[in-house]
Amino acid sequence: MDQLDERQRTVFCAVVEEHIRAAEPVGSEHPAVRERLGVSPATIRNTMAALEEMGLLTHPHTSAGRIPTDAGYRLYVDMFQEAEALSAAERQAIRRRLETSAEDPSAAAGQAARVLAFVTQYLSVVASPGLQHQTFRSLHLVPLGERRAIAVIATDSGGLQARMIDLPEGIGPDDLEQISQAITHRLQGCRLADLTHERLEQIVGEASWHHRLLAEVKTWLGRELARGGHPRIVMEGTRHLLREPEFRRPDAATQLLEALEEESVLADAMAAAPEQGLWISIGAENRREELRGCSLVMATYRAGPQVVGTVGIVGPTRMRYRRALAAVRYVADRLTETLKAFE
Amino acid sequence: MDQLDERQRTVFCAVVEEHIRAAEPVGSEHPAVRERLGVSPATIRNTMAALEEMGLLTHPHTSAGRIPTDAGYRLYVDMFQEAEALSAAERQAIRRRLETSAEDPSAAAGQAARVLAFVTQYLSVVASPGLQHQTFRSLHLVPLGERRAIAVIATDSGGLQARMIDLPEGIGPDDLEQISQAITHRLQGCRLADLTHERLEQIVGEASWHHRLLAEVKTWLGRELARGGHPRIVMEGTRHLLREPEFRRPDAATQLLEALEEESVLADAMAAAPEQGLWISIGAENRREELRGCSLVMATYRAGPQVVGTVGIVGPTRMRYRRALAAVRYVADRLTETLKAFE
DNA sequence: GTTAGCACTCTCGTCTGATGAGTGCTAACG
DNA sequence: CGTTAGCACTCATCAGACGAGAGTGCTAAC
Repeated sequence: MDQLDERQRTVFCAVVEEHIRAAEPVGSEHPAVRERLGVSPATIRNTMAALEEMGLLTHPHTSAGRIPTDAGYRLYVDMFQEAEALSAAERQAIRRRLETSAEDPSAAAGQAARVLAFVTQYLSVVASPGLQHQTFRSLHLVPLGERRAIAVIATDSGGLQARMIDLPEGIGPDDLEQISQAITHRLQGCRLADLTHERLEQIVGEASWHHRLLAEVKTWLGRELARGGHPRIVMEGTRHLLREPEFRRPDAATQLLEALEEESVLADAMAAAPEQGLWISIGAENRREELRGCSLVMATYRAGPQVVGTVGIVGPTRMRYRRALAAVRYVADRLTETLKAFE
Repeated sequence: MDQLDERQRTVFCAVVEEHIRAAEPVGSEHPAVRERLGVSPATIRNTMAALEEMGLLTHPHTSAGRIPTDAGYRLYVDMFQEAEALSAAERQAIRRRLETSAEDPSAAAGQAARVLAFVTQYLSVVASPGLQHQTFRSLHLVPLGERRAIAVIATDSGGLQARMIDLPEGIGPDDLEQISQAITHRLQGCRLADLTHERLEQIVGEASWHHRLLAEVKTWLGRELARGGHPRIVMEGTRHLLREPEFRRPDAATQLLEALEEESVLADAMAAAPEQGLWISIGAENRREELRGCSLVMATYRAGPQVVGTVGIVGPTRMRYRRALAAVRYVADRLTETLKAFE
């Protein structure tokens, strides 16, 4: 869209930014637009008409100002990939909030969602694909009383999954130790996604240990993986959505919330994200119809080389994209940094 | 409030139930009211006026029907402690959803919230007080590579908390084993709430093991406890709130959501609950002003003899109390049953 | 190419009156 | 004396009218 001349660009940006700021159609007489150029409203009107012709702006009705179309926003974000800078205080708030994640990666998603909602004032979403995308590191069976044990799976990205299991009769601590080591040995380095039930059967089953116990561990692993299949999604900051003028109409809000609370919608939408870098989906660009009224800004985060999750925000198409970009990128980067410890 | 005579009772109940059903003021000519008595609207009007006198009903405006006051709802729920029965299908859905919790108590809260929101069609809340209210059972340090270990705390109610810790140089598996046993031995049976930082210092500190490691374990325990202090709250089903007519006014919804997303509000409100049994808080009865427009129905659940959490729902004061009671009680009971395994 | 002028369009807030639901009061009734 | 019919009254709600204001597009002059 470089076919915009100098003036068109200026007018276009002024309209987008003013509309993002004020949430209202921007007229040709609007100071924000006029200030940037030395020309009269009439001239601006001509330019606006041209921009509308190109499909970048539109009219809610005859006598209203212009608002950007989805295509307009798209052009805008493509023009301004360089994001707005976060203030030092904001950066610090984010870092502080995520520090604790280093100690407890399982809480990282929640923390990230919280701080992102706070900084952006939009609804934030963090999807952590659970075990699915992680690499098996070790299994430990720790005896706990006579007939019970704690089983812990550790993954390379610092993930831990603990649960209790019942023991068949006649299994001693030594047996547990032996089984732990054997399973650890056989599964180490295995991507958990590759551990189908059959595979598990094959790898583990060929040994002839105490069968009942093995069966129990096996079903657990299987179930844990099944659950890891659809990522756990944490949402935070629903309240911010309701404050946006575009969602003040009660059923607009209801519809959106219903969509968001159904996990598959967000999961779908986020599945379209590339593995690397920032990713923006504006209005009609969204796969799921329910999200056509909003925009998503997303980024993946990694533990070492492995992508382990997605952070992002959901807001109206009239979103403060530059700020959102900055915040999402910063949070994703810090998360990645934090999880480096477990590389 | 037994000073209600037969007719007053009938009219009162009819008004409450009809209003709960239809969400609109109930007039004296309303079939639902008239059907229950053989009398004319004029007579009902007199009765209604009397009930209004007593503070049980009120008028939105002169020419509107009657709606119950908070006091009216209170009387109503007190009269009908016997809850509506859940359908077999509903009971089964709840049981099924909670079965998996037996294997993974940490996911129990989430599951319970989900199923409760689904069954009641209100917003549901589950607060699991975390470690705070549980009893220490054992600590295990499992070596993981050279300089790292997994630390797992187990509690009597089946709770597990796992995290990774860095090891100081020169600590072998035997040391870890020894330290685990020593700490387990000293803290066993201790209510975690009683483990203040000083106490921890005192109990653990008197021994002369490897200091750096101990320090690490200690700060972890301390931090974990501090976090356990304010319970983790899971909310599910925000969408249901927006569907209620009383929250269709955009800022009513916004205000309520803002309150609910601030954890302290719910935590406060729930702190007023008794340890045992069902508990209902209607409108103005709520401690926190932000919740004056809604009602809560709550119940605690236990792991063995120990109360470990609260489940409940939030809805308009015009709530289907009898149904809500049944659902909340059933979920709490099933949760308690499920967690019995860890007694 | 730019701008002033102007007629035109359309939304929005306010006002109006009509409608209708539901009341409280009074007087008659069994 | 409790119950009921009748009736005047109140008040929210809704549709339609109206004016104000915002912003447009067009035209003609600069």
